[in-house]
Amino acid sequence: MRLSKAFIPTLKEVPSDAVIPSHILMVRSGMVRMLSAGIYSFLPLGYKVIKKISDIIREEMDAIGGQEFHLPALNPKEIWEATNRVEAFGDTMFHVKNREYVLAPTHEEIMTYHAKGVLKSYKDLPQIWYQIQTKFRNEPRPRSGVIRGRQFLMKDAYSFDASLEGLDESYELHDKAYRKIFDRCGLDYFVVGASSGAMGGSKSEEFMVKSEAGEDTVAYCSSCGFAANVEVAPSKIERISRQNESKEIYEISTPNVKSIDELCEFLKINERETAKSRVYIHNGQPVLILMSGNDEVNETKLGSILGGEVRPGHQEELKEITGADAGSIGPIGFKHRIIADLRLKDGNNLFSGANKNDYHIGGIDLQRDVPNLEYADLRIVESGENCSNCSNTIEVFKAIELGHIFKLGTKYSEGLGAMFLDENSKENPIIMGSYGIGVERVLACFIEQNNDENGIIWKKPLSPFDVHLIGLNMKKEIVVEACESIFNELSENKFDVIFDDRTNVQAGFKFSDADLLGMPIQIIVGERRLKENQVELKIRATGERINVGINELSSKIKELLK
RNA sequence: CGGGGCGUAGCGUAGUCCGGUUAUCGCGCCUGCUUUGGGAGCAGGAGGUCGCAGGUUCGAAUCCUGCCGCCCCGACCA
Repeated sequence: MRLSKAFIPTLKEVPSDAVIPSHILMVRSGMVRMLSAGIYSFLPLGYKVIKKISDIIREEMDAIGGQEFHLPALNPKEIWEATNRVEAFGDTMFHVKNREYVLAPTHEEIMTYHAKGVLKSYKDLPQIWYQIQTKFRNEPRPRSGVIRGRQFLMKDAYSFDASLEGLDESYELHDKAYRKIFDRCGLDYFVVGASSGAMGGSKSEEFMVKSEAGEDTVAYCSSCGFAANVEVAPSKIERISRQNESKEIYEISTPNVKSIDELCEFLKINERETAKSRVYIHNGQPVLILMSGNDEVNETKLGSILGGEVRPGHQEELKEITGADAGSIGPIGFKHRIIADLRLKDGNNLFSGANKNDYHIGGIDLQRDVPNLEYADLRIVESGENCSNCSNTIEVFKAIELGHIFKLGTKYSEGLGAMFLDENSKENPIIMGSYGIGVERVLACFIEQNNDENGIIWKKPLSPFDVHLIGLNMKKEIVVEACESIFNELSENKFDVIFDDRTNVQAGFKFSDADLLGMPIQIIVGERRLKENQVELKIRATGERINVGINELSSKIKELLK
């Protein structure tokens, strides 16, 4: 491809509405343009990468026996009502105004519809069906460029099995295929396992990539691979130490001391000597939660321990319940249920609020002074503490979900009546699995992980071109001739070359564009080197420059692109 | 949906508080000449419903009302 004829509108300046690196670079490199919030057009360069990702996905899906479908995005609403998902999706589903159609946000229903009455016998199973197509979701807040859009490309696959064992096998196949796909794409990812509970099946795994732009926060241990959403990640932190002697309880005047930090400063004590109080309302009843120092309450953990409805108490409620405002609340004299985080287990000589504004209490012994105290793991896990699985250090960071595999069970087959006959002529609902990959997210995540201040840094598998050929001064006959012959030779050797043959652009401009577009190898053709029958190779990733004789170019490039 | 910010040429922006010549600047674009290994120089030129609608005023990018769009934080997220 000649750059002089290509539609690759690069931008020198950062577009005002892009914030994260992948979004900025995708726009600057001319891969995408926004049409409306969360709706992007893929320009030729961007679409080229999308096709490469899709091809990798296709190859790996086909390798596990997947069969590709092409399904309508426009669906009769009726089908979605059969599984009650029009209501479940609510405003997230796009509705067509002048006919009873919806725009498909995913395709469980449609695949199941096609399975119904056709996959009739256990002999017809298993099946793996997939598609790579556009989905529509009316996201309330699209963000981060292509990462959360109202219209996006998704590979979704569905497995159909006759038994739970069969489902396990299909699931394992996808698990392996997904690892191959993300490995081949060159992504640094990790897998978060979770038990999805309700739906008959149990297991589910999310394939994630660390990123500041992520919408989930996860705890990850690089030494054992343990990963969990921070909402459920167990805390295995060392308990505070119990001192030999418990002091008596005593009240301290602490004017204007509210936060734990202020308390520590005021009393010249360590944060581990304090117990922070948080009041929650559980099914209408107050519950006091005690945390060590500044540890944060994990409300998801709290919710699953308590069950029912849990919310933080309002300011006015706190005063009414405890007699004090937030900042002066404590366990001594609190008349309702109290649960302390495990880190505080059996602690003594602790400081906490006195349930009287501007007063704290010291010398608290949880064993002695707080009868009926319950303990639970309630902390939000923090970076640097021990992994609950292997005791090495855990890291907490934000991450983007790239793919999700899970065992669906029979929800959709039952809803739509997709039944098969087993060996005993007994009718059963087909057991399904569902497996998704956000195709644009693969692209965005790759760029998030592979860029520098100058632009994108492609690796061979996803790179839109293998080589960026730069003719420095295209008004010099010698440069033009050399470039043309290199371009031809590389093309004949099946390298995909983008050739900057522009005559009206300065050298510096070409270099910057090449770095921005980020092909793995740049071939720089200038008069200087040509006189010695050489050209310069620049490795985008390292910035390394190598002078190579023109006759050994192809073999050198072959070697570098391995 | 709550909070914050923004909307001026293809892109990035000044001007808006405090209304007043022909709406600022840079990049990009067009023409010519020069230049050619890290985003060139000179000269000339094209390009605008100042988001939209209504209002106030002799006069509105600027003030008022309503609407639309975009970004960020939060809520939400199969």
